Amino acid sequence: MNLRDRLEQIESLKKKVQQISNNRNQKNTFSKKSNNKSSVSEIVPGNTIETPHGNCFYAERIITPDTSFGENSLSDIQRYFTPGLHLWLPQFNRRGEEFKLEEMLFFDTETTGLAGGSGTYIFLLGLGFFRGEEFHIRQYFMSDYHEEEALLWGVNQLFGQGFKILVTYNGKSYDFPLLQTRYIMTRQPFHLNTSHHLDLLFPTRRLWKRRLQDCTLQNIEKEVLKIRRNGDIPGYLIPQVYFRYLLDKDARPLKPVFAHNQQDIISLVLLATRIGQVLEDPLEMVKSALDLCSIGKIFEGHRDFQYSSKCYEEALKCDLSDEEAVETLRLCAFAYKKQLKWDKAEAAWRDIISLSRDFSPYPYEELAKYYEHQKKDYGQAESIVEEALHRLNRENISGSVKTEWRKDLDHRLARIKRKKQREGFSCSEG
DNA sequence: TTTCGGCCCAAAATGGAAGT
DNA sequence: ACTTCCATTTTGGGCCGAAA
Repeated sequence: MNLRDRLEQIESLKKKVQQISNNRNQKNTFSKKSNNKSSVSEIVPGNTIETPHGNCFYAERIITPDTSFGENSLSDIQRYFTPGLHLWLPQFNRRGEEFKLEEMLFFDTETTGLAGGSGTYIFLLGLGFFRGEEFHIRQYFMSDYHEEEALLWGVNQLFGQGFKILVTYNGKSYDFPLLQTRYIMTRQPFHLNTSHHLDLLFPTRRLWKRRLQDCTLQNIEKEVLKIRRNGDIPGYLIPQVYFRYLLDKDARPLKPVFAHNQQDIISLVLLATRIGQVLEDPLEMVKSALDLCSIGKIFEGHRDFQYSSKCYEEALKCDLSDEEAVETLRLCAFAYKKQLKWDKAEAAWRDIISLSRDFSPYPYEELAKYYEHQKKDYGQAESIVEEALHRLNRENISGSVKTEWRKDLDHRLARIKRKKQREGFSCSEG
């Protein structure tokens, strides 16, 4: 989109907002409550602090950590966060670092758009942190563009308090770079000095993407954390609500925006807890076969093939469709092969052959490699490749793939036959 | 001893998805 | 729309055993 298009878009947005505002005013002339406008401090409890750049308002909510949300309470994080954390932050264990709960900072913003770059402002900056027996949610709010410097100055006071881990959802790509940009644009120092940034989006994807089609925080809340939002405002409406506030200064429609941001922060805590829980004891905690496969893959990435094969075995105990079972067996066989557990791998490959609806050369090739290179049983290698070729010829497979597969299998068969023949010679000679 | 083919792992390219 | 990061796929190099 070029600059002209963009300016036109902004112009038309302005008109729309003006229209909405006019409609409201018209309606309000018929209503007695008409001119009741609320300021932000009236709709959410909080404080105003003085800064060198003017006043800065923040809302504050304090929750006792044993308040429960869905299946967990905030204090559960103490027990579950640390184990399994090294899987995402490898430095954690290597350095032997231990983190205190109070050194974690949960962070989420509401902004004037998704575009990023220097034109997007953070108008609501929510932070969650533990202090003694309390969990604080503090939301810094900017009620007009000129208050940005004050907001950033105020937030810096909190940032300077020695937090070590920043916890976000997609914050690595969105919130954090945006925040940095705002400090640059206002020429202020940036006092947040967390040595680690844990972006929960990525562990979340790896753990649940197989089972859930999308990993938006909302969907994860619903499907994993089992929490329901009441009267939540969808994210895409948030900038519009703020733009209207800038014009009419009625803070009441912002109330759900503050609530949305609070809930996001609470969800960060709960999600970090849940991630810790499922990684600590997947075999007990996790009942879904797809999720167990996901966890197996995570341990595979850390070269723990013994544990990953345990996850896959557990998954195979679940009620699976043939296709799902084949996929799981495939993963499982790979883990066995890595452990040199050839007997188990062989059994898994054979199970794949008997369960598969459609032909795939994969299990045959694996078996052939095993017979040729491990067992040195060329006769068995030969017959498995011949079986594959036989099935390939019978089944209905599109041309280009079929010829590709046949080429590979023929090549393999020819080599095995050569080896077998030579072996025969040396036997008869010896 | 050298060369070649097969296998596996690591680095590099590609694609997709999340935030308001 | 925009950016960034990670996962997946593809490509290339090294290692090993077999053959000359």
